[in-house]
Amino acid sequence: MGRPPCCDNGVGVKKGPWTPEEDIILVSYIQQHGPGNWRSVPENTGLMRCSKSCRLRWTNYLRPGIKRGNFTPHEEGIIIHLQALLGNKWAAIASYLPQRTDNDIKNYWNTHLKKKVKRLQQQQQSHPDHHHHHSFQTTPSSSNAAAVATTSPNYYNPNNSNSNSSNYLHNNNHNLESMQSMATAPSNEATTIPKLFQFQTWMKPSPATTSSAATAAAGSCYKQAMAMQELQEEQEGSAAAAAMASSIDGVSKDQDYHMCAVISGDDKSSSSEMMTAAAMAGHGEAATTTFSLLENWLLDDMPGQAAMSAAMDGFLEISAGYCCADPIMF
DNA sequence: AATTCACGCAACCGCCCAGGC
DNA sequence: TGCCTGGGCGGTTGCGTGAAT
Repeated sequence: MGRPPCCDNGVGVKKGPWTPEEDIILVSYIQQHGPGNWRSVPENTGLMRCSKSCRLRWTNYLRPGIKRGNFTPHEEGIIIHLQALLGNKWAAIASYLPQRTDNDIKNYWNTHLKKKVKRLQQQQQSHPDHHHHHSFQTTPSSSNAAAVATTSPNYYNPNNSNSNSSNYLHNNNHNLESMQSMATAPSNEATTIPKLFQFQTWMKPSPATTSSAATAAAGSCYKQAMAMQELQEEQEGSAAAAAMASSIDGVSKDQDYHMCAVISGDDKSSSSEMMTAAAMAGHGEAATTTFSLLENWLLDDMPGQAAMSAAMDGFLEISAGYCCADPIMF
């Protein structure tokens, strides 16, 4: 007989989708205390959630470094390779794709890739001569995996674990590639909480980055993001977008990327990303102001663009003043 | 326009493992 | 050494949404 679920004895434990208010509470708490000791989270926050639910909400949705939205063909290939190699070890597979959660990968496999692989296998059987023309193989050998490891060091480096997302966030070599994929992705991709944590990373003390410089960089980067988006809309060409991305000056490229990643979100993405910004801002009056903006955005159901714009205006003002905020270590 | 169906994703469940006592 | 507990993982479910009829 197994151990009862952790929430069995909980009276009035809430289930179902998380509300923005709950997200705010959870992120605020983790911002102060760090992840871990999940047992204490519901006790100390008053959340009517079981500890496991809090942990899952954090790891699958709220934690920094998560990329959401469509998977790139590159990511698909990696997942297919690794699934063939490792089986359904989603956590292990996720460790090679630090931006993706195991849950996301698992869902994507179950809903997309499994069918795709099956279809390709059927095609392979019916047209054995053509199988090697596919962009990825369905039964890779370890040497295939090694080949991917050689050609895609950013994703396929076994040392690149997602156990510490800040490691990933500080892996600046990855940024250009990420930016390129961002530029070529649909507009609803990659517009999530993680950006705001990237923003927080971007806000780390830098001798070259003053408050006004940060604001200026924000403006300039916003233009770049918009230009890139326009370019993409006009041409739908990854090469052009990649060229645009690579045209950004080298010295500030990484910082610009983080900034762009935050600013260029053009949809009403997850409410929790704004909430996370509030948690990140977490400094007295500024935090209160941010929370106020975010609460409006979260709760009043404003039109996405206008609300995002208003919230971002406030957030940028605040962040400019707190660009040397203490880094939060997760 | 209303209903049905299929799909995607967030969240839950149950089991396992590791560490502390 | 064995038990207890917290945390992690993989499988599964259920709801929301858009497409099809």
